[in-house]
Amino acid sequence: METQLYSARVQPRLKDVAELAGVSIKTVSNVVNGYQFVKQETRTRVEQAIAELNYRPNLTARNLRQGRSGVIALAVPDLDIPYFAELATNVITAADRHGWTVLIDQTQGERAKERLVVAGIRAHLIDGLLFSPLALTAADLAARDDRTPLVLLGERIGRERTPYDHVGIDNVSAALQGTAHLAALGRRRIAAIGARRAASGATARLRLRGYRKALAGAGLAEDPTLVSHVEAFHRADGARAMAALLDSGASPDAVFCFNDTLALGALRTLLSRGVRVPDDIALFGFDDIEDGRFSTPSLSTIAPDRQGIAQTAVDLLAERLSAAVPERAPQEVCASHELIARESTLGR
Amino acid sequence: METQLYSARVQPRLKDVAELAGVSIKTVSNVVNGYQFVKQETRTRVEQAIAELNYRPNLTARNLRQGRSGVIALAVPDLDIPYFAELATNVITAADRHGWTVLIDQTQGERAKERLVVAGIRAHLIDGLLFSPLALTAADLAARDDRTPLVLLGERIGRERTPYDHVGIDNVSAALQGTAHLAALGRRRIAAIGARRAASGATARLRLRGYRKALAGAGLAEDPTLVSHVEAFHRADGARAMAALLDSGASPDAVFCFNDTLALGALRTLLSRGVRVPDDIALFGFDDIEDGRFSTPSLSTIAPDRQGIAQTAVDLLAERLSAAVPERAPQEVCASHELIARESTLGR
DNA sequence: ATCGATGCATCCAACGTTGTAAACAGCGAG
DNA sequence: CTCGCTGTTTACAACGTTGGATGCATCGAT
Repeated sequence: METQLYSARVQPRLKDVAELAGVSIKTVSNVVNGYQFVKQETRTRVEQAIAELNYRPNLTARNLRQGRSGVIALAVPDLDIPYFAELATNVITAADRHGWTVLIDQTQGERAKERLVVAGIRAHLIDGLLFSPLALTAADLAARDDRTPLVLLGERIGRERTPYDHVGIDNVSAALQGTAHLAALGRRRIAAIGARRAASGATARLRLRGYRKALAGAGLAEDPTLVSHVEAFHRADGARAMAALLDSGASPDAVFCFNDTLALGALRTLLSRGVRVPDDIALFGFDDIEDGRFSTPSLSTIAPDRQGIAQTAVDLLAERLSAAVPERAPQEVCASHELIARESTLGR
Repeated sequence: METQLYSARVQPRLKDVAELAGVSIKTVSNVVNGYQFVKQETRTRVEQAIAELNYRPNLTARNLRQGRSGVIALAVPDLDIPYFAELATNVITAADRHGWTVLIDQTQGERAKERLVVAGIRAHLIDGLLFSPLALTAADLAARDDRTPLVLLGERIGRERTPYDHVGIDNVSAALQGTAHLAALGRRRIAAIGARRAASGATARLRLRGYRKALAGAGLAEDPTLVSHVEAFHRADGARAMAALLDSGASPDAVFCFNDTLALGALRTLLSRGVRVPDDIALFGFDDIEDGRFSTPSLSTIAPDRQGIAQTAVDLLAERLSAAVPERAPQEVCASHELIARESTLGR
């Protein structure tokens, strides 16, 4: 219980600066905020006091006063899935342009955690939410009554429009293009890795649909033994699925994987068994993560415009927050994607 | 300027709940915070009111009142470097156990941004900071006068002890082990990829030192043409460096790369030129990122105990924050690491 | 009846900031 | 000398929350 004469306070406040500079607290606030009408001499004095005390505005207090925090949250399944890590990078960059800080929530793709996020665990702490759900249902979303602006990323949830902005890509047509690319190269037994049994997994469903459409379009019969189901979209799942495909005797001559990590896992299995890629089996991925550009063979894939997605999503949030048009109808934005053919389908 | 009779407010407050439940605002607060002495009947009434209004505590106000935010920041160079993405995941998990949310700052490894972070851009908004700097100098760190508890991750900065907790691994001995592993396999012309010319790059410096020690220990002469410099630690840098090494005629029979992405880039170059790995050239990485486990050949590497690092770092912050021992001496923690030999050195 | 515990609810102040409005100084015009 | 203007500074009240002190019942023991 010792009494300290000086610096009993841990952090200096406006009040301390004001006392030292011999002005009112509001004047200091004005200086800090660059208010125009402050006499040059006063300003200098205040600035000196600020420097001397090493004053920093308390952002929490400012946020409370202003009713916003300058923080937005990005909720993704898992940061060490390269696609999401790269997306997060893009979001952080885009948010920076609006002066926002990004707080990241990992949901592990678990419905329970996703419901928490959407219900607003961070209510009042964040100004807006970018959310890329995996397991969330339309009902969960409908039950939401948090008022924080929300922009959904990735697949659409449910059939009906949700009352939220949404940024995604056309999965069906992208998957169709990828599969068609394989068919155009003369492949006839095109397998798919990445179907999901769970009710969740809109992504898998849509890409499967695109795959089927492409088969139909190429006049190829669908062979259910060529469609491999997975638990998750990790490399290990891809490796397992590929092994199962090879062992099943389905003898594919090409594989369309629902994402790049699955494809890289599959590639591992193929190469370690001495299967030549693409000569014996051509391989196609989805996402265009950096690993795929440096694998051997490099991975043909669909490249979604990640930067565009991030920028659009953040801009949509910004619009909602500016509240110029408080009740604008929810937007449905379809970002572009591009087919990138590399060695895993074309050879060298 | 229309007047709304009901719900003119955007967000209900304690006050609104209190009015609806017919109690005082503090009672509602007590219910929300699980205060023991609230009559069951009152509690139920309040809970109903909360549900009816869909009340959520304003975390900003709570933070202001309590003087802490429940948020810690993790500052890393770049999330789409797999090592940092995986580290971030571990940190988020560890922070979760303390009830903290993690806010991520990307510095791009730029000194200017790193100085901002260390100077406390987020002062008052975060309770603590975990920082993995790349370019920061000892002087920058010494100039810091922000009071937010700081734990440094990665390499130590400068020769003298800083007044901050630090969690790292023993880079020199890890690099030594890796290089020694190559020497033990009979390799004689062991190259290194990842040296840095810039003053920054403590990591590179330490790993280079370990590499040299190992050469000396194995009775191998140091050949400067075998040491390749890079701009950054990305796959592309590794690929370029490997190409340069091959073209230079230095003819290595093994390469110790200062991290896994460099190694994967190098692997790409080797395989695309028909060099057999490990038969012609053995390859060794550092970090044990997931890609390396699924490349072909899979990558021998040093696996730092990332989970341990994250947990320790968060726990150190927690100690500082609990302030039981306000001025505990700065801790220097050396996390463990493990050599994992895979196909890129052992073959199949 | 009186008293002290005990359980429960309320009142007040404070956290550090900023928007609003008002006060004040200086100065040129009437 | 007063008025009004411009520029500069200030006082005050909020933002929504919680810790602490205080008040008010109720109840069992005297």
